Amino acid sequence: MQTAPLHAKTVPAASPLLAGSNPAQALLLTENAALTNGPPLLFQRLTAKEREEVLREGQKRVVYRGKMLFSQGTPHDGIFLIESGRIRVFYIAPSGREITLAYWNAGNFVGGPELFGQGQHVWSGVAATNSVVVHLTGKTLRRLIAQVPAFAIGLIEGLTFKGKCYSALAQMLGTRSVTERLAHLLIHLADTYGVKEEGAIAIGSAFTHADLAHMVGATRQWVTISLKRLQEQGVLKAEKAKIVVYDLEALHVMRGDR
Amino acid sequence: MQTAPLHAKTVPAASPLLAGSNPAQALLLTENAALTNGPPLLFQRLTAKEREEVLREGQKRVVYRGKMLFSQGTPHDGIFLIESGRIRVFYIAPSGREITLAYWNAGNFVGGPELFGQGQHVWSGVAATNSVVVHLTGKTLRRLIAQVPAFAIGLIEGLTFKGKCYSALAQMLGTRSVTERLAHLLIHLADTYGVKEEGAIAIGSAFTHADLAHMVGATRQWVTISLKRLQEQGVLKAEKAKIVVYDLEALHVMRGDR
DNA sequence: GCAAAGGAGGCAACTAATCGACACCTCGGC
DNA sequence: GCCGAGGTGTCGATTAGTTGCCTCCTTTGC
Repeated sequence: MQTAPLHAKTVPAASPLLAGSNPAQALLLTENAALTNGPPLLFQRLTAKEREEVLREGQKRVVYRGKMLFSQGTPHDGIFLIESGRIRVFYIAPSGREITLAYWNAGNFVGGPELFGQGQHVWSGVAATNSVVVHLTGKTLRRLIAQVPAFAIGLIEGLTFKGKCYSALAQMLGTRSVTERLAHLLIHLADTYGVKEEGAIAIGSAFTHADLAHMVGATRQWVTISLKRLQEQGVLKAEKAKIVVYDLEALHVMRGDR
Repeated sequence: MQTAPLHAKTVPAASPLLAGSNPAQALLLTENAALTNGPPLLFQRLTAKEREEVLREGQKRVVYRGKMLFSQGTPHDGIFLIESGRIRVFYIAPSGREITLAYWNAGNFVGGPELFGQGQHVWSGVAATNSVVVHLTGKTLRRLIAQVPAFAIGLIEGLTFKGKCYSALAQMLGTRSVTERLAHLLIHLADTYGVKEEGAIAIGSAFTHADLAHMVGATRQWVTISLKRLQEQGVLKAEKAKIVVYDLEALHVMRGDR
């Protein structure tokens, strides 16, 4: 629960929320079809005036990379709109095993699982990069829903989208082997962050093996072994903080869609 | 997609939706805390007049046990309100592996993943018991949301609840072993459907081993073996169509919460 | 410059879980 | 009565994935 002080010296990049850019909403173990079909971001449904109104109602908060925004088991009230940055939402089981539900980007909201306060967080949120969020309490949310109809619609679509993401994640975890899931994730990363590089695709991700493991629901070691195996097969090459995919087709075959 | 003809002779029990009963909303691999904390059913938020209005807008459909309500890959439009009965929502991977997302009871809605039409079903729905559903198209939904505010709130809460269910399922599948998941499910079944019986709890479920396997994301054989193992340990006794739990505490230990 | 921390990578032992196959049992229909 | 379908019990082979531990390499901070 250590959030960074607001008087900090270095301030993250300015609000893309008001600018209205539309990057991918989230990153998780799922075909990106579900993501590209996502609804417009919550804020894009609003007029400039409405946006200002919403932002005015909330309390701005800066969260530095690695700091917790909210923690599993603590009481919650309302949601956090992500103004800039990226929040990783994850769950830790009693056994210590951890699963990343998703990385949510600017324009979406995190918190929950309830909208209107009461209850405890059943997962945690940590800043994956320096981020700025706007906290809207349950009480404020109720008022905004009544006052700004477009905000209500945006919330409904956001919730529908989250439902899609989580059910897709459950589908993956319930029916695919770890190997298939890793292939899946690599394809997704290549599609989303890949840069073409003379026949190959370079994923310049900042993800560690442990990060990848948490996304596919496996151990760090297994990811290391699998990546090594793929490297031996000539499918890809893992360099530090960079994965170069040579044979995307092979990954598709591993995933089961030829 | 074989729905039963409306002129069928045997008609399922009459609508508990209008009666306003409140059974568990759903059955799935999750601690029942998430379920008991669920919001009031969609219809309980409405006045009798509003209920009638909603029911009038939709098209009633009878689905017999084992018949598909909707199928993965087919285009969809709107949602199905469950008036009576129980619908199993499941996903089949290309490999043939199947995972049950949830059994939804009367009072909830299924379909999706989108509310307002467009797109394809990414999962299937089959009647677990003879059921009556009301189909509301995307167009109708939009109109109802605008006309009946309580309906909009009910939808939001329903969506939030589904999000909770699916994320909890992902948490389970991502961090627990099959054994732990089975223990979890058994505890949940005992809590929900269990009948006290001289120190033991009898679960008179109609679930086959395959049904249980689909819920925990495992194979039928593994469930058979695990149940046998538990029986040898004296934790429970599996009779046909009935499981008697002697040592609930042991299941809690297996699950990891002492 | 050094020390500490965290990540990458490797490896051996182990077990949880799958896969495929088959035999059996029970129930309902003809 | 026989037959077929669907559910259960079991076996052996195989693999997928975990656990625990250890080394090396970077990065960062002092």
